[in-house]
Amino acid sequence: MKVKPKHPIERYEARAKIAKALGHPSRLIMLDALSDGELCVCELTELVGADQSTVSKHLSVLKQAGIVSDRKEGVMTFYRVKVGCLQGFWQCIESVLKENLKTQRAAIGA
Amino acid sequence: MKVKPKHPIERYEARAKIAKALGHPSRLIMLDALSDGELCVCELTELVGADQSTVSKHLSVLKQAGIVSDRKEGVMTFYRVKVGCLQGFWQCIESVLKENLKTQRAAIGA
DNA sequence: GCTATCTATGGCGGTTTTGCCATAAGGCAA
DNA sequence: TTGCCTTATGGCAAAACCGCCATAGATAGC
Repeated sequence: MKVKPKHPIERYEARAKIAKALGHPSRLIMLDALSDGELCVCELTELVGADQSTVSKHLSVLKQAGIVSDRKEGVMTFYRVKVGCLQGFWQCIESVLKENLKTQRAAIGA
Repeated sequence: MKVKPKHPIERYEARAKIAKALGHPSRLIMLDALSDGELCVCELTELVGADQSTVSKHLSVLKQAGIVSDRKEGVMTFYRVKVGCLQGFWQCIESVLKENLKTQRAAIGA
């Protein structure tokens, strides 16, 4: 029997866009910090230790994916996490990492 | 107070590698199909409609991330999902997409 | 042996991402 | 106004990603 995609391709493209936005260490560091509450760009810049323009672009990626939202207050811009499911995301990722560790250990032992 | 990453950078890099592996439509299509059980490369190639070498490389990415494992049987190689948390991952992604739709609608309405 | 099938790998262009620099835009204070 | 601070954007080069072609390796069957 022929195997076919369960959903239209556009659905997978939309999903991939979200996952791709989560696929960079600096963006994950920022999201982790933002889980405790909103932070301004200056704080996030110091957090990841990259150029301010780089951080701003990373935030733009997260915003375009709908993962964070921003709020201007005077000169500063505060970003906050917009979705509540990231906890589940972390757990999923961590469970993969844990499984990988187990596999590596088994490979060494064998 | 200075904000600092909650975990060592390597941790975020490992996490990002997983997320990045999930950041391509073809790979998501394959993972979705593989949730029903293992499939050979030839079936997955037909599924995504790309070159066989392209599919093989996509599978290599998923395998290196520890998301799938493979099993050789004669000439064929069967891939299967290695982790059980992907369902939670889908739900997280879908909740982001749903939230984005809401935001877009609100933007149009306003 | 030879041939056909299935899969993995190398290579090559084209596209996308990434990070920094420079700079522009906007707000606050003196 | 001038100056300072914060953020966003454009540009550029380096790197990574992606897709196909060609091909090599391995196995099954003749």
